[in-house]
Amino acid sequence: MDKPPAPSRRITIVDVAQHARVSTTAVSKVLRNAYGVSPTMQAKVRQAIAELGYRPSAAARGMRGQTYTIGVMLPDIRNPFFAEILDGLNDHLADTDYQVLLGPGCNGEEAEAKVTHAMIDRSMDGMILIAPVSSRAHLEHVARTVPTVVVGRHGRSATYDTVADDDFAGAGLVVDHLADLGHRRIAHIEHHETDPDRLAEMPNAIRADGYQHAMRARGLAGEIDIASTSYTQEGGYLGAQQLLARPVRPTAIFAGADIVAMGALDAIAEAGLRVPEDISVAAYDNTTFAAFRPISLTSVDQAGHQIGRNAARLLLDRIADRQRPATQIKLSPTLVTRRTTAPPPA
Amino acid sequence: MDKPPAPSRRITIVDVAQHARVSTTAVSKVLRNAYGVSPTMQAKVRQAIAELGYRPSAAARGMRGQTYTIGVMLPDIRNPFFAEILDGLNDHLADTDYQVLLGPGCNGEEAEAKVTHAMIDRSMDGMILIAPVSSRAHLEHVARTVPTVVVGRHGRSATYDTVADDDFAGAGLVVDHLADLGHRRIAHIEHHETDPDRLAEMPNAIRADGYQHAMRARGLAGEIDIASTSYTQEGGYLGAQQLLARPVRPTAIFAGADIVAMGALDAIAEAGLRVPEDISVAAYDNTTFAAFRPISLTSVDQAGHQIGRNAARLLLDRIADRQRPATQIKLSPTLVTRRTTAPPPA
DNA sequence: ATGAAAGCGCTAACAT
DNA sequence: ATGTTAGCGCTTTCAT
Repeated sequence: MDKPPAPSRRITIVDVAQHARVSTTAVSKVLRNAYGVSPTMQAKVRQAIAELGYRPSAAARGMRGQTYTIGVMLPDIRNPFFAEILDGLNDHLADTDYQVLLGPGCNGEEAEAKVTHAMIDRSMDGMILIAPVSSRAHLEHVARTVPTVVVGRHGRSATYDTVADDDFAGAGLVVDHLADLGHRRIAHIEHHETDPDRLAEMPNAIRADGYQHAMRARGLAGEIDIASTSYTQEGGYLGAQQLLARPVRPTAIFAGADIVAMGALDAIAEAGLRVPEDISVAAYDNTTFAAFRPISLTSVDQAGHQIGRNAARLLLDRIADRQRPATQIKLSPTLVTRRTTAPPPA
Repeated sequence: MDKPPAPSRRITIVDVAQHARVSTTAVSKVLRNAYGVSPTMQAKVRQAIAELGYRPSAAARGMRGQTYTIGVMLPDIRNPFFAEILDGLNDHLADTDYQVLLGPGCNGEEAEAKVTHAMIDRSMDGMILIAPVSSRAHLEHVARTVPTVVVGRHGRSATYDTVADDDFAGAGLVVDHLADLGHRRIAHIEHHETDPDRLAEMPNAIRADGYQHAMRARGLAGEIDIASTSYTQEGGYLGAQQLLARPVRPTAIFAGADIVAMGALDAIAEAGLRVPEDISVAAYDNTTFAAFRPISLTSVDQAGHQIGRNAARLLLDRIADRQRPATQIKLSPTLVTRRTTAPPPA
């Protein structure tokens, strides 16, 4: 029952095999829950593993089989929304032999390429790419090399599965909510996009589409007003400044992301206006801070947890069968109304 | 100049050696910038690598040498403060051959053990543990196995290096600021701790110590008042409720972390009090949301970026020389005053 | 300075 | 059901 005497050399499968008086194959099979081991052997091997405190080397396993490691790439570790997705992932993966490792936050195609390559070099068994901005070609390349699930990006592919939130519908929720309150001049701050792939696939572009579609559906086509900046605090600040300078000022602003709303609130306060009395603000993501009392931001909640769970499930399915046809899952967002939205000034 | 024709088989060092008409040893040496390769050979090999698009397999490298991978364990991916540290890390590591991979957020000793083991199994060349709660014994065990730097936890060890913020001084900054404003009844919400190791080493415990020390130094020993809950939003809510129920209410609350302040603001608002007119609130971490206009929280800023850079530097030093004596680095925090602190009501 | 060859710890054919 | 053995792609002696 005492610990093995300070083993400077790591315990290997050979040690376990000798200790259990069986072959290394037997140990390997037990490790992988593979077919063809008697209960007796199972027991012997498991006991030897426990007694010696053996842990398989992922590097060695990776040379021949799997590494039991799943790589997750996410663009911005600061966005708490991604943490929700990770929780969902881990929920599903906790009971499996797989271990999740995250790439450090990426911004831009170059950084994404570096991380995806690094993960491929490290023989990840599967990869989950969250809201990647890389070209489709790169995504397909990655997915051809290793089982891949792309999260938070629309557009179907034959080589990878996708899980995304219905951003089009989410934008509609915001417009409907504001229009129901009586707003007509509802403006939008979007993340500027020119790349055709991304215009068709990135959530920011879909949200802008959804905004316009919903405005038209409410008979507000003439009121459509978009400030095109970026999904950053500064983007929100500049975007709101632009909108407030219009001849006829909007009575409500739909910011494409919560962080954008933070910048917009700055600009609105500087302009001497009150929220929501003078102007309403709604956003997207329902990040943790949206719920903080001083902020109390009306925001679209993406089912982050569910997104993560589904991504994990799809990935394990694909690892099991790489030929399986690609699946697209689209989840429905909900609107959380708080204190930044109210009827327009009389 | 055309791409190699869709290599289903990954390019190996052998392919490169043949293409360059040299030995695999030569290629390996070039890869590792090892001693004993002529410039001619360098050039030939590098060209072959580029032409074939060769990338070394980390798994295979890990069997004999290094994996060029550094594992980072952090407790809570939602805390933006940790993102600062990561940025600092990446700054220093970007120019090296090392790749950072993060463990998923950990909470509690068990999860930390799982992640640290997973990283050891994956032959990480080094590990950075951010604010770990594990026992010293476990930390020492990890550090004996692989070069390790512990960040955000006090207490010196002979086996691992540490980088921490001076939490004792940081707490003093808060108390001094509030006392300078004229406050006397300055209360503190701490994260409850009983484990002796952690009482001596964890930032939350040191902050509570620093608070008491500073109060005494200002002649406010009699005003010391601590609510012992946890570093969570709920902990802040409950802690503030306790403090507001005192016979003599505090005029200022020092929350041990920004997230704690968010909960405290809830309780204060529910009690019908205004911040900062009726009661001041200051906190610790200067997380991103502390700066958001509706929040504008006075908070202690830890030099997260610098912490990260230093941790990376120490780790590379230790990887280069595992016998080097352990180093402790302590950085100085600063106070960022915003709109949640003001003189006490008259 | 260069190369041949022996492993690293595992998995997977292939026996038995 | 169990064991033997040949690699996986590198790094590292050790010759030359």
